[in-house]
Amino acid sequence: MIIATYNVNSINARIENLLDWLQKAAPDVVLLQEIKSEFNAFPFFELQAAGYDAKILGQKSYNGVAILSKHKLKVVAEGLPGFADEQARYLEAEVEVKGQKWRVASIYAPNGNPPYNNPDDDSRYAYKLSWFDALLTHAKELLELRQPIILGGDFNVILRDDDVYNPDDFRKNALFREEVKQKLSILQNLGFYDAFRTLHPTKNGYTFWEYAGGALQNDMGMRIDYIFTSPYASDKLTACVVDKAPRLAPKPSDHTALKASFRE
DNA sequence: ATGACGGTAGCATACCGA
Repeated sequence: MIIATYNVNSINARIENLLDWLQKAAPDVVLLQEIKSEFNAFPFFELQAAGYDAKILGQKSYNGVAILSKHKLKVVAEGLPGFADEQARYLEAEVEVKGQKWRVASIYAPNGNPPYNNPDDDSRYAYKLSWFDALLTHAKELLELRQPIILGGDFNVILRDDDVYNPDDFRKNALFREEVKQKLSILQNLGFYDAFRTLHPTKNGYTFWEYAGGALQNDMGMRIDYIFTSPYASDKLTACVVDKAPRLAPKPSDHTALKASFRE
């Protein structure tokens, strides 16, 4: 079974790119971020025709997360439990595959950098930290389910120096500050594996390249999309790879897809 | 320090992104 995560940067702008990739990669479950769509504008019909049921937590213009599945899918949480959030950043569902129930969450963590026109405004950074605190609280509760759990998505965190092309330029960036890296360290200390890094201790795993400045051609990217696996899921993990195909295809998102394979 | 580029809202330009 393949579970993938992909920040599509607008599902309606990306629908052809997405459908092409779904056909080639044939993932069983896809966690989508930045769909930038409300329910009424979401392309349910096209995805259904491609074999995927879709559940979404939509929002106009910004954010928005979705889960696609070839298997039976049931939403269990819209938004992080216990955290009042106006922004659509968390959707959790239960997927049943060959009698095994999996918990999967599509996660779009806040960016946290200040707006360009107000560089001293730290409110977005504070929001990011509190958002992660709520995620950690919930992750701890999820472990009590003793089920395979997948927390996947765009975490907007660069974990290590070799996860970005020019680490020294990012020391003060909200994606790379020690406090946010620590949030993901805590998640890992709870027992969630960074699937890609666990299987590839030193490999380049960039998942994002800016549109501008030839970033993709020069491989000036960063690893900010992750699949975290709970112990019961880690036991079944067999592979985790960055799939660059959708980033290389026409009209790409600035992110690419990350795929993990599991024994069923 | 800024903008490179791209998406959305909505119709000119502002905001967001990482």
